[in-house]
Amino acid sequence: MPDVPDAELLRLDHQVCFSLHAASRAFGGVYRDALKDLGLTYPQYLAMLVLWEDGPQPVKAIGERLRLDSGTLSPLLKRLETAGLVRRERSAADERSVTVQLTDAGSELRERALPVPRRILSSTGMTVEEILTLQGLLGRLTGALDEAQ
Amino acid sequence: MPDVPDAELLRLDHQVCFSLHAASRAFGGVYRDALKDLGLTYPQYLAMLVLWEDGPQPVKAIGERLRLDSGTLSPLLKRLETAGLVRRERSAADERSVTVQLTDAGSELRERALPVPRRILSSTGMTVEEILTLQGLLGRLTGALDEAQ
DNA sequence: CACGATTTAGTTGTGCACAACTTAGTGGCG
DNA sequence: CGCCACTAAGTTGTGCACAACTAAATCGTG
Repeated sequence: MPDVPDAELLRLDHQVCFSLHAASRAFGGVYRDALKDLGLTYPQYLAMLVLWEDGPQPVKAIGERLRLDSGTLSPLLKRLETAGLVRRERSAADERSVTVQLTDAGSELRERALPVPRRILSSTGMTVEEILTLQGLLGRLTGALDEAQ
Repeated sequence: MPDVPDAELLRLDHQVCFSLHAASRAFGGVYRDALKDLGLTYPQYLAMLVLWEDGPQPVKAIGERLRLDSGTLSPLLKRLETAGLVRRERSAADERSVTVQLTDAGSELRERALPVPRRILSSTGMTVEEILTLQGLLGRLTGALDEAQ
């Protein structure tokens, strides 16, 4: 991008950063609908996915998986606890750490979540190849951006 | 995606929706840094891009460009007004409408924003082709998702 | 012309994201 | 042992996103 004038880049930037921003929010909207029955928000669903997949783990580990800090996770997990989906308890081994684990209701919710992804994927109108291409690009993008910080 | 079991899809879903969510937030982080000097947040920068490009326009038009509703834009634009970057005034022709226009300070800020996109693009570590591929995929994705609502 | 439907902004309430900070616990090192 | 750096989680404050609602102006149709 050597000899493109700044003003032109400003316009392109508009397109690119806006595309990502808009896509992320559009995705959020579709998930909002799909998850309404489950009583979960999109970020809460992400946290549940991690717990369904990897079982009980400290807040710290969930934060690393989801790239979220305690300022976001603490209240989110507290809401999941209030909803009866998870239990949070201080680790005996390390009292700084709080282990998050699913309740029975939380485990059972997975059954009802199983049809969600298929519904979302069909909403995207994309082929599997496109999804994988997109995912690859996004992964590299996130890596590079985190690196650049 | 016909004969893939639901449980597998749940895992893939984890990857895809998380990728987008994470990329969007990583992008936000890089912009946060780049825009700190300008005193703008990322969404405020998007609004300024629209105003720099298209000039004075009603809140409604900005919302359509950015896919944002008045609940988000009204306070955001009020903050830009407090910062002295825009003026908001009721349209004489249609009193329901509020026209947003740049102040001198708002127009002048564009000069300082010119180097931002180049900095961001270099942070992405992507080629122009990849950026355009990504943008194309994201555009189609957003269109399909909005359609599906 | 009148009145009901629609349109445009704005407000309120909930939840997420993140910076900056606090609190409590852990572990190393002199 | 005692002190200090570090770590995990939580708290506070600001701003964004969006649903649901309100207020006011406009438009269309009888």
